[in-house]
Amino acid sequence: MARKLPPLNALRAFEAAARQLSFTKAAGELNVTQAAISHQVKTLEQYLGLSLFRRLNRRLVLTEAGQIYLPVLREAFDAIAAGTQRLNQDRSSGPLHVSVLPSFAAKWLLPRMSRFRERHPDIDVMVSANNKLIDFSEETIEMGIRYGLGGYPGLRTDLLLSDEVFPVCSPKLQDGPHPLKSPEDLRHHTLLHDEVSRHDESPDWRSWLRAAGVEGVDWRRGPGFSDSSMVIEAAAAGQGVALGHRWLAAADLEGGRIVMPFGPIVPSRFAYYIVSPPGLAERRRVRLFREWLLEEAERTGADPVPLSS
Amino acid sequence: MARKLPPLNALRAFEAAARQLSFTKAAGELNVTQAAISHQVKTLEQYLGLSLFRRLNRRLVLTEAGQIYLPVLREAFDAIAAGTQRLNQDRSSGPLHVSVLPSFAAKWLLPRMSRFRERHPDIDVMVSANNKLIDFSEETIEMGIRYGLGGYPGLRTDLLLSDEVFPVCSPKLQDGPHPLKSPEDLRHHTLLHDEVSRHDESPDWRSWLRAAGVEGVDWRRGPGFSDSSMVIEAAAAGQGVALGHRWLAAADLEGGRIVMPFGPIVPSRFAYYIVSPPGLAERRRVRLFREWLLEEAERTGADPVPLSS
DNA sequence: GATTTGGATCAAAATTTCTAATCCGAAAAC
DNA sequence: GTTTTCGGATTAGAAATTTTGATCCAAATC
Repeated sequence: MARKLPPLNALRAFEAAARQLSFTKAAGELNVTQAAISHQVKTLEQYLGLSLFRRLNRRLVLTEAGQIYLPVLREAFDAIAAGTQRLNQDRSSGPLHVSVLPSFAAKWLLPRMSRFRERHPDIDVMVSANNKLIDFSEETIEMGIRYGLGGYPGLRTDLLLSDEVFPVCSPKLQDGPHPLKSPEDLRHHTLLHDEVSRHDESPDWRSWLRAAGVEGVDWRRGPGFSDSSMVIEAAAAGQGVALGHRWLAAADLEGGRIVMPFGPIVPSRFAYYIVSPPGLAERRRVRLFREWLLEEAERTGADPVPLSS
Repeated sequence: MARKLPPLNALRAFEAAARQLSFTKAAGELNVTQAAISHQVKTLEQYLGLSLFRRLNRRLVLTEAGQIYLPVLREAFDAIAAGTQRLNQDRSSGPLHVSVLPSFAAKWLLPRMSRFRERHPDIDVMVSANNKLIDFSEETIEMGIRYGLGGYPGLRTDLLLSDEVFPVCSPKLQDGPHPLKSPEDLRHHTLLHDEVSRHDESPDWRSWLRAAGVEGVDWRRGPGFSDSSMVIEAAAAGQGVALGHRWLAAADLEGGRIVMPFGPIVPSRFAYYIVSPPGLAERRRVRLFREWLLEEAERTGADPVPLSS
């Protein structure tokens, strides 16, 4: 019953090496070093109790055993690869499903989507905006944009945009009865908070005030909003001063609905990351959307944040 | 070109779990815990971006994807298992090749071989006696008996016999002009050494004298022999006192050619181990020979060491 | 004859994998 | 209708495997 298999990773290493007749090339193919392949092959030979390669001067030759083994493994691995592809066939019929934070969707992604549609009219994108962390295995989601510290285990991750935070308010408030000219003026104003990221290290007024070296302002004062884009809206409506996230505030800054009364602009350790399950990351439409996102990020990443005079 | 495969060990875990429809049983089959299977399957699902099982109350059901995947993997793994078996087919035609230390072959194994031949007349055994460490991948050797500390990486290892050492000499010497009645009497006699195991921790006169609490005897004195059985021969010939290894000395003790003049019998950390490449260990003839060896060891392990007089 | 190429080797580092303990919910048993 | 049992999930830490980086070596190339 118990079918006993040789170490599988060693098999993969051997298969690559045998196909290429080169440990170095196999190492390249598997993104490891030549030493790793050498070890794996040795392990396999030890396990089997026979040698698979004849190591010549500067050339590898398969032993008889190696010649028998290679096609077996190649076919088996090919079958696995093909079967794996097939798993996702059905899913690729519908639209490309992307999960994004509502705030980021509203302020950054959606305004740009028309450009993607122009470039790839054949790819329908469905954007799911919600605040909960996606469980890829449960849903039909193929890709997500997350705001966090990176390092999502088991997922392919690409840095999309790094973030910065700074105060924003409506122009009216800036020039109102309590003019906002320097950080200390904040004590006369209401602070607007976002409650989304209850994460310890996510940027908030406290961390900004500390970084700005401002004392005497109670960072706890003021109302909170469940969504970061609502904080911006509240600021635009003159309800107080919000801590603007660069990419969420950018459009409204440009449109003059809000201004940055003063700095400093504090870099955030949080950033936007593109994530997807490794097995889906290389599908055409996932790849194309990712590439487009990265291009857009590059393009807009150059714009400076305008400091209101 | 670069065919991208899911994590292979996770595939194996899934395949077992899917076949058994139980993580716990799969864990049993692969000799790991249920938690390990749970992790592996989760990793795979995360990688693929879909779920393979529906976890019900007390029952697992394959999802559609799982149902597609299972036969693919089962066939692939079966093919690998079959191909692996085929590798060694040709080798199984000749005699069973066993590599053994010359001393152990002469004093323990060969005297017993006739019993194996009786039990399995169809299996021809070829015993290669030599002192060098076997490289299984280079030779046609399928099995070896090693004397050492165990823990041979990459090899299946079974403890055959643990060892003990004690002084032995010819009866004539014991009763000669300088009678051997207690360890201190050794100072009047020539010590016989074996040079085989130059290993730091292998038992020698120094370690025996220390364990016996004997002072004032220079353990360095006396001639050395390249093979442990030669040391016994030299002792039998009255050339001095040898440090006898239990299993090498046993037959000659019984035959009265040598005697143990006094103790103590010092256990050795060294022992005899049966080793073979994991891929060969389960072949019929290898298994049968191993089982026979272990039986013989059990049978003779009971005999006490006879203390002379 | 210097240089390059490709594999082997070693110890150390990094990563993966596994375990042990515990939780949880539902079904089975009492 | 409790109580027990069963099977999977989860967590942090331990253990094992895998990989690397540096270096060696022999032969081929220039």
